[in-house]
Amino acid sequence: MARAATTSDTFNAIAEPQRRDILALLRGREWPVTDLARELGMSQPRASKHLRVLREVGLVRVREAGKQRLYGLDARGLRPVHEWVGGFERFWNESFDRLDSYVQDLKQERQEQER
Amino acid sequence: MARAATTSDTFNAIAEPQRRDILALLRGREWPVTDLARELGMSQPRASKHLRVLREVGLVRVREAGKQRLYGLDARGLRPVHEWVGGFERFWNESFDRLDSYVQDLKQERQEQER
DNA sequence: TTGACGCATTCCGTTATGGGAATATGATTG
DNA sequence: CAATCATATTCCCATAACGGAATGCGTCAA
Repeated sequence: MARAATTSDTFNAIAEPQRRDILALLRGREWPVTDLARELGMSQPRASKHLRVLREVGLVRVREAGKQRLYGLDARGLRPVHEWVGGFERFWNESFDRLDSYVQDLKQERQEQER
Repeated sequence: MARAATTSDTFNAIAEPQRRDILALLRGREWPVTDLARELGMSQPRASKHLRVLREVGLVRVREAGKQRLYGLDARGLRPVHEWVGGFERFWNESFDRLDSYVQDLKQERQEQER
């Protein structure tokens, strides 16, 4: 056995910065591949490949329009992600007592080292 | 040039299912590595490696406790993720007129093929 | 000091992934 | 039909990433 099956899921799809850029762009309207690639400064094959990943996890949809293919956003797959991350909301809002004291300890150590 | 520098960021850190499991576990309390590994059914080196990634992006913190190292959650780094994904909220709540009709088209095509 | 324990790291093998260049494919136009 | 445009795919390379096994290292107890 070797690597875990990254089974390209939604989390994986949005882990790549350029794919996040694509999704953000598609919030505005549908885009044909070439235009999208130019707008984001990437080659056409590159755009197509990223779009494929996004399509496979269902975050974008395609619509044929003559010889163009218009890509549009389908954000529904992001909802579970939002919910999963949201499950930590009360933790980043917490006072983090132990964390605060931990950070204080670090600072103090550093100061002592600097002496 | 080859692969883009996945510069292990938070998105990447949570793209790995086992790391998400770890984070979820740490919501409860701090855990020493061995216990955490056993609880999640992974080997100790594996747990250590995942914990390292999480540590490097700042999602967990460590505290020395005798010969143990207690890992705890620091969820603050998840906030930007939550916000980024949240930027799509109105889209997954949308009626998706065009999307709906698109899905209808697909269904119809399929039915026609089945005939 | 010697073991034993807890954890991190290293080494190695395998697979996934992103990128480029070239090419295939499908549709439109002349 | 030929040429062209828009897009997808393939081939190949380099590297990142995960896993296992073995090992290093610090701490504590006897």
